[in-house]
Amino acid sequence: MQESTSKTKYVLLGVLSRGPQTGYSIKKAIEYEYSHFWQESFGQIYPTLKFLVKEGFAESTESQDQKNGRGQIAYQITEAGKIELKKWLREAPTIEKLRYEILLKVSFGASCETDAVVGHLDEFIKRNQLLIEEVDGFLDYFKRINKDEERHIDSELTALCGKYIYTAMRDWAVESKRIIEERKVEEHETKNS
Amino acid sequence: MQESTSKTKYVLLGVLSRGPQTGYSIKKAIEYEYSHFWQESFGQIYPTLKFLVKEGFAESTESQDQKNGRGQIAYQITEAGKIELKKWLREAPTIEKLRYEILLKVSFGASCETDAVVGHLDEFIKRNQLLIEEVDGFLDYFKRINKDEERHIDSELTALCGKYIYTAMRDWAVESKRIIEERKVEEHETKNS
DNA sequence: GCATGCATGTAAGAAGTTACATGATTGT
DNA sequence: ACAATCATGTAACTTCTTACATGCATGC
Repeated sequence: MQESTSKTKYVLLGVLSRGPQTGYSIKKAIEYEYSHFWQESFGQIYPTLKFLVKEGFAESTESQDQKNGRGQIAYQITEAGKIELKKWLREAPTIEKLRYEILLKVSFGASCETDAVVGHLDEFIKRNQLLIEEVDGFLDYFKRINKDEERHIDSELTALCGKYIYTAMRDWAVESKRIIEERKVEEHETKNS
Repeated sequence: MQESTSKTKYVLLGVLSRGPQTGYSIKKAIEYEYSHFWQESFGQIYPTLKFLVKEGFAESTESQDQKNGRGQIAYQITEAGKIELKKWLREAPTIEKLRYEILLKVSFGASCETDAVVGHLDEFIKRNQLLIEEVDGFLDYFKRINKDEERHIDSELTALCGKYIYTAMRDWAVESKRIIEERKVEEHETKNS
């Protein structure tokens, strides 16, 4: 894990930098705040937490005294952990490798019925529309609480990213659908002329 | 590979559905047309091509007689391969799991200097701007040739996807930068009052 | 009594990247 | 002479997901 390219380590440090958490609550936090743009599984989280302790980037406190279920292990970031996180934050982010399966299906669409592709696009548009509305709800909420309490900038920026990306995907799908249906008409006209 | 979730198999079938190709030229084709939204390495391509032949989805033709380098192996899709591809195209695409590292860095930005984060955003804006211009070039080209030859709809849709996504990312970064710098000023004012 | 949520963890495997080996041809 | 391009392939490795095991508490 020394020279790995995995970011799990830094994501955990980032979440822990806001306050102590258990492995379980870290998972929930990532799901809640980042799920659309980042994901981590327990299979990654628990071993990485142990690694962080081993390297001195975090400390663990076991406690059996709570009401719910078995004993839990709370982790908190150390000074060394904060330095390690800061070091990573200063480095230029790597260029992301995106994979849009729907783009492939639309692109290879000539090999199946137009209706199937259009159906996928319709579903895609619907899904992105829902996500946009969901994110708008968040953004409204942030706008309201920002007046009183301190701003939750990190969550706001994540939600904003969602808004832009989902809108882009929706609009792309709408225009793609238009282009595909336009071609269908063109082909029909060619046949009948 | 029977019940795998890997899409490599279908991507290769999709590319082969347009005409016979060698493993090498398939790689080039994917790089050229999809690189921003899909990628495959030789380590995936060559074994999968052999698998496709084994399953009867493709046929291979070896030839030693060409000028360049060692003998090459041309693959072409079979009827069974076309059916397999069509079957996949009809299925609903899986929901993509996106990972934006820059979002994490921006989100955890409170743990390092504001300038570092702003610098990342500036780089990101610049890069997306260049990509938008690149994609615009493609789209112009398509617009021109569409009048004469038959439309290259698949490439057009991919380029369009690029245009929307890169624009969204650029605009998100611009607004994020604004929000971050706004907060910096707010904090300054709080200190001085 | 049973599902769900809280909570930690491991093992197996799938998926994907990187580095390497080989080798001919073409252009500088 | 050397770098680049064409061309095929494998092995090692990293990364990540999935499935499983365990077990208490709470609500239906």
